Formats: sequence, structure tokens, C-alpha cells
Amino acid sequence: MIDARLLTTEPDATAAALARRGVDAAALADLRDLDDRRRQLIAEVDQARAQQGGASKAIGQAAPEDRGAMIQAAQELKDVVARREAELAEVLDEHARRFAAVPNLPHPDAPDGVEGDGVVLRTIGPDKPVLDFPPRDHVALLEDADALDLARAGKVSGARFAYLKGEGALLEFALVRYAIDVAMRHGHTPVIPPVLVREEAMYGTGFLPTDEQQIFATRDDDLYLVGTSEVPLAALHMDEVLDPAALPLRYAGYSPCFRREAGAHGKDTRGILRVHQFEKVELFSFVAPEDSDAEHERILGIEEEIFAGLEIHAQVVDIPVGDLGASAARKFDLEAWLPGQDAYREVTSCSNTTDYQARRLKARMRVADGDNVLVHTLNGTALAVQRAIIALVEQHQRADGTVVVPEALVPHLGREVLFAS
RNA sequence: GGAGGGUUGGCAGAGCGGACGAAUGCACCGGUCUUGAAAACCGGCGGGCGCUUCGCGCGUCCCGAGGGUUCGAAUCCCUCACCCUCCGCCA
Repeated sequence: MIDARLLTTEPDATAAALARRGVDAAALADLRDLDDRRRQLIAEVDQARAQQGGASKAIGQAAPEDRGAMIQAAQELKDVVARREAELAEVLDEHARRFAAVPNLPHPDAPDGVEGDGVVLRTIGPDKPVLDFPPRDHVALLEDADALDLARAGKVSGARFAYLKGEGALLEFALVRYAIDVAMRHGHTPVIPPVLVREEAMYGTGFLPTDEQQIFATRDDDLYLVGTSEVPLAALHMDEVLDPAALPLRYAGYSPCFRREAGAHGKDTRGILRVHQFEKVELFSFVAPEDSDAEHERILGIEEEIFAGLEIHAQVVDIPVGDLGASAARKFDLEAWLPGQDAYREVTSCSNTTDYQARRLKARMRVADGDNVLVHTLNGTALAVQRAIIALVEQHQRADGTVVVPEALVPHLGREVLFAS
């Protein structure tokens, strides 16, 4: 949620910033009026309550024989309060609903454009691999090695599910431990979070109500399966006032992620690029507002280190404003080259959500003199297991179907070549 | 799953229809004292929202959450969440 106050204090700058994301000025003017109305009603309710409270208090202090008439008068004041409160409740409801739909203010440095207009900042890792044989995609490589079973997963769970087996399973453990080690070296505390969360956590992180169709819900328990550990990590400090000395708070969560992928029918149907359940190591930081740009670069740096360390060729993309999620002010993706697809595909994504997510979560920071302020939150993929596996096996494959294990992963995997037997 | 007990300020803990945002202790911050420190003493010490001559300030709401009763609720009633104890089950 954006700061409603901005519509009054900085109407032009706010409108200009949001215009880049396609929010029109007239809609913002309506929102500003709604916010004005809210504040006015709050003042009226407060005043009515002050009157009624004073009257009640006087009754307690009055002699018993004087109370009858006073009680009657107070009863009428009570009705006034109730009417004003009902009006306010209605306005608050509309306010919450309509403001929830306003996306975050884009970062001034985020490029213009829509999906596909991303700016490639640089490439990382080795040069784009040139294979002197027809490359096979991850499905062929993994299934031939009995490291992946999609057919039986279809039988058991349906489309977009997978069994990782044998060296496929070992690859996950090794990649996760490798990524966690890098994250820890950069000060992120490893966390295994709950993956079933309450509605408040989904709402606070902005996945509800916006992405409702993407979320798996349980039938009997009012709990939701998280689509990323960003949710439980962000919600960790929900409703807290943090000690500035304790900031930044940095986490690396490892968890399965569940996504319904509604609306993605027919898209990326082959293999494990887009599945309903995958595992991911996610970086998450709570920082003081003035530190969030630097933290964003830092998180991006960790992602680059992880992929470069796996000797995976990838490009860093500055995502245009038209392709940002509602809560992001700026976003960088890492896109790894996939020989099996002859294309760069997203393997990580890191976002600076500034105070947008913190406002809903009520994650604040104590300020020595003055009012407490909202912290900034940032999230980024350290390593999405399935997509990392795809990039790794496709880029490091050899003509005989074996895969060379990058040096950094050897200690974690316990072998230098995969799929050799 | 069954039975019982709880949830009050950073922590401990009183209050159980009217003067209670809430005693007291500890912790913390400032001051006095001291060569310095400790002790002692004095003072301060939550959050949200709104107003504000932005200067201290003023108003309102918050005693797990939501709803109800009442002129008036931390206190009474209902629903929910969480915690603890015992039994059952279980990795």
C-alpha cells in the first residue's frame, strides 16, 4: 500500500510516478478525495466520542438521584456516535479496498516499458556456451539418467509435478547447501519457515487479494500454501517496532513453493521450468529506508555470485515499470541461458518493495526523536532449485549426456560428473 | 481428538462495571551524589489514528483478535486465535 498522504502532500509527483505504471490522474484525485473524507470523518467521530465519554464520566460522579436524566441524555449521544461510526466504517472499507489496488511508486531509475522491454545491464559467469553437438534439454538429460520422473508424477499428482530422483535429488541438496553457504557468508540467517500461513500473512505481503487465483488454499483450516518463503519471512516481523540497532535483519529461507499457475495453461508445459511445487532459497531483508537501494544492489550481488560460482552464463535485467509486481519499486532478474530452449529464461528475481509491503505488515523502526517509521523490505531469489538444475545441466552437458559439475558444487555434491553410470 | 487453566505496558504482575492507559517491582533512559563506578534518591519511560499557531501540545482508540450488553467494559456475554497442564495419537 502506498502512503495515502502523498496524494495530498505531493499530488503532482505522485501522479507522475504512478502514470508511468498506467494509473491515471483522475483516479488518484478520487482517491485523494476519499482520503480527505476519511480524515474528516475521523475528526467527527473523535469529537462525538469525546462528548459521549464526558457525559458518561459525569454520571459516575453524580449523586444517584441525579443520574436518571443524565443517563437519558447520554443515550442520545450514544446514537450520534453510532451513526458517525457507521459512516466512517463504510469509508474505511472503501479506502482499504481502493488503496490496496494502487501499485507501489516506481523507482526513478527503473526503466520505462512493458514486459520484454527489460534493460540488460551485463552478463555474468562464463561466456555464452557454444556446444559442438545438438544440445539436449533438461528433460532429456535428467530422464535418461533416471534423475527425473514426470510421467509418474502426472499419475500421482497431475501435470506440472515432478519426482526428482537419485542424482536429481542429490543435486537439490547440494545446490541448496551451496546457496545457503553463500547467503550466510553475506550475513543472512538460514531459516526454514512455515509454508502454511494465515490470511493475514498473505494479505500483509500483498499476495492477497491480488494473486488469489495463484494460491493454493486448504479446505478445512483457513490456511494458505505459500508461493514463496518471502511470505513467512516478511510476516516474521509483522506488527513489530524494530530496534534500529538490530537492522538490517537478513534472512535466507529455504522452503517448497506452491503455485497454481492459473492462466499459464499451455505455457512452459515441458519439464520442470514451471511447476506447481518447487523449492527455493529466498533472501529477505528488513532495512532502514535510506539503506534500501544499497541493499537491493547487495542482494543482486549475492545472486550473481551464486550463479557465477556455478559457472552459469546469465544476464542481469533491469525490469521495466510495466512489468513490475504491484509491490515492487524496482526489480532485477537474472536470466540464464538455456541451450535446450535457445533462450534466456528467468532464474532469479529481486525486488525492492520500499515501504509498500511494510505498510501493510506494520513493520516499523523505532526513531529516537519523532515518529516511528516504516522499514523497507527487499526480497530476492538466492536459488530456485528446479530452474537452477535446468540451467546447470543444460549448460554443462557433454555430448555423451553426462554433465560436468562446477567446481564450487563438487564438495556439496560429492562428485565431479553427473549421470556417468 | 478429550478435559481443565491461562493471554494486562520490554519483562514480571495487580486490577474483575464508574475517577484505569491501567498499581507495584525489574529492566531501560536522564539527573543528583561520587575521583570514577555501584548503591541510594529524584524524574522519565507503549502503540495507532486525527488535529496542530508543528512548540511543548490537544483529542480519540488500543488490557490476545473480532463482535455484543451498558449512559459507562481490562472487568459481564458470544465467537475465534494462541499458550500451558493432563489423557489419547504421532515423526
